[in-house]
Amino acid sequence: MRVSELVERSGVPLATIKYYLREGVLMPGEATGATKADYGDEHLRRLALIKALAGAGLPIHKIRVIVRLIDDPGDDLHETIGRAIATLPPYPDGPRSREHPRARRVLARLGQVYDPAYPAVDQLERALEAVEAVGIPMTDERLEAYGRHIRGIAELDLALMPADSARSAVEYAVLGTAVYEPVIAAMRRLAHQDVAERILRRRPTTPPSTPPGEPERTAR
Amino acid sequence: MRVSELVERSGVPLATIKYYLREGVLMPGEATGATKADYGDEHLRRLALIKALAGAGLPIHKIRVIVRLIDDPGDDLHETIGRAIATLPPYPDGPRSREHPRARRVLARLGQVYDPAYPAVDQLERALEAVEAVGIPMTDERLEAYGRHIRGIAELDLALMPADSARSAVEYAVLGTAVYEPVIAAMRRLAHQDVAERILRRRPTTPPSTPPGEPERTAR
DNA sequence: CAATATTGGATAGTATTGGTATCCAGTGGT
DNA sequence: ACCACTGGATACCAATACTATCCAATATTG
Repeated sequence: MRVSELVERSGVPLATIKYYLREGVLMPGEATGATKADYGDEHLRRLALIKALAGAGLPIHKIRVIVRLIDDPGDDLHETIGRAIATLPPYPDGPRSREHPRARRVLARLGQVYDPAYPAVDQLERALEAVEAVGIPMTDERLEAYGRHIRGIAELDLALMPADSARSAVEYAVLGTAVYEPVIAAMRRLAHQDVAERILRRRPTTPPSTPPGEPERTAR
Repeated sequence: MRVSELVERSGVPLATIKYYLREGVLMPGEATGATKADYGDEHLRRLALIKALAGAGLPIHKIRVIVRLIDDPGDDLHETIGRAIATLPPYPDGPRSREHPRARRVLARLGQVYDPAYPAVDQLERALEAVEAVGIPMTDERLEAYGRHIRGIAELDLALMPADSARSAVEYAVLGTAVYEPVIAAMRRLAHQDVAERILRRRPTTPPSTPPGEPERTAR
C-alpha cells in the first residue's frame, strides 16, 4: 500500500508517520521508485506497537531501542528480553548505585534472588522509598500478600508467552509488561471501589452473577 | 520555622516553594510580620505529598484538587475519596462516553457492578483496548487469575486503611493508590524475571532460603 | 542606629518533548 | 502533458514545571 493508505488505515497523520520514519521507529517502505514506496501489514503492526508504547509514556528514542531489539533479537532470548524490559519506564533521575535495602528485604522475603543489575530492583527501591516517605510503609503483612498475588499473576503471564519465535516472545514480553500495567492498576482501583462500597456503605456482597442487561457472562 | 529552614529540611529549592505557594498546593505559613512567616511540620508533610504526587506524574493543578479534598473532606467520605482517586492519572485524551464493552465483560465476570461514573471503568476500557490492539487480549483464563489476585490485594489495602480521621483516610486512599502502583509494577517485573529465569534457563526452583552473603532473611 | 540578610511578591525566561505545518522539487500514473 | 502524490528538509508550536532575577520592605544583628 502507499503512504496515503497507511495513513487512513492506521489513523496516524502523515506528518507523524514522517516523523516516525525520521526517528527510525518505523521502517521505511520498500521503494518502488524515486517517489513511491510500498508499505505492508508489518507497518500497521509497527504503528500499533508505537502507539501502545508511546501511550505508556515512552519517549521516542526508547521506542527506537525496543524496536531494534524486536527486529534483531540476539541468541540469548532471556538477555534480549531483559534489555527490552529495562527500556520501559519509569526513568529515575538520580544515579542507581545504592544499596537497595528495602528491595533486598522484600526479595529475600519472597525467596527471589537479589541482582542489582535488574533495573526493576532500583524501581522497587524507589517505589518503596516513596511509600515510606509518605507514611504508608510496606509492612510484612502487606509484603506477604502482595508477593503471593503478584507472583500468581506473573506465573500466568509467563505461561501464556508465545514460544513460536524469539521476535514474538520479545514483543509479548515488552507489550505484556507495558500495556498490562494499566490494566492491573485500573482493576485494582475498581476492586477498591467495590470493596469500599461494601465496607463503607455496609452493602451486602453481590454474588458473581450476571447483572440485568448483561447476559454474556461467559461470552468473549 | 522560616522559609530558609523549610528549604533545607525539605530539600525543595526556594524558587520551587514559591511556585507551589503561588499555585496553591502549599499552604502559606503563618505570617509573623510583613516579611516573615512561620512554617511547621504540616508544611513538610505537604511537601512530601506534593513530591509523591508529582513523582507519580500529576500536573500541579490536579495536585491542587487533591490537597483541597484532603484539607476539606466533606460529609461523605466515600464520595470524597472517589473524587480524589478520580483525579489521579492516567488522563485519557478523547471523550469518555463509550459503552465500555470490554470493561463491562470483565466486571460482570468478577461480579462487580458496572457504574460508568467511575473513571477507572474508562481507564480499564482503554487499557483493554490497548492490549487487544496489540494482540494480547484479556482471555477468560487471564481474567479469572488477574481478578482473583487483584481483589486479594485490594481487600488487604482496604483492611489497612486508617479509621481515625477522614483526612487521613483520604490521604491514605490517594497515596495508597498512587504510590503503590509503581510498587506493584516493579514487583511484577521482578517476579517475571524470577519465573523466566527458572523457565528459560531451566534452573531449579530456589527454595525461599537466604542467598549467600544475604543473611537478613527476616531482618528489617 | 546602621548595615546586612532575608522575605514575599511579581515577572520573565528556559528546557524538553512530541508532534504539526510548510515548502520544495521530482515523478508516476492517466 | 498535467496534476496529485511522494520523500525530504526545515521551521514552528504548545504545554509543563520549574528557575532566575529583580524589587522594595523589613527584620536582625552589632
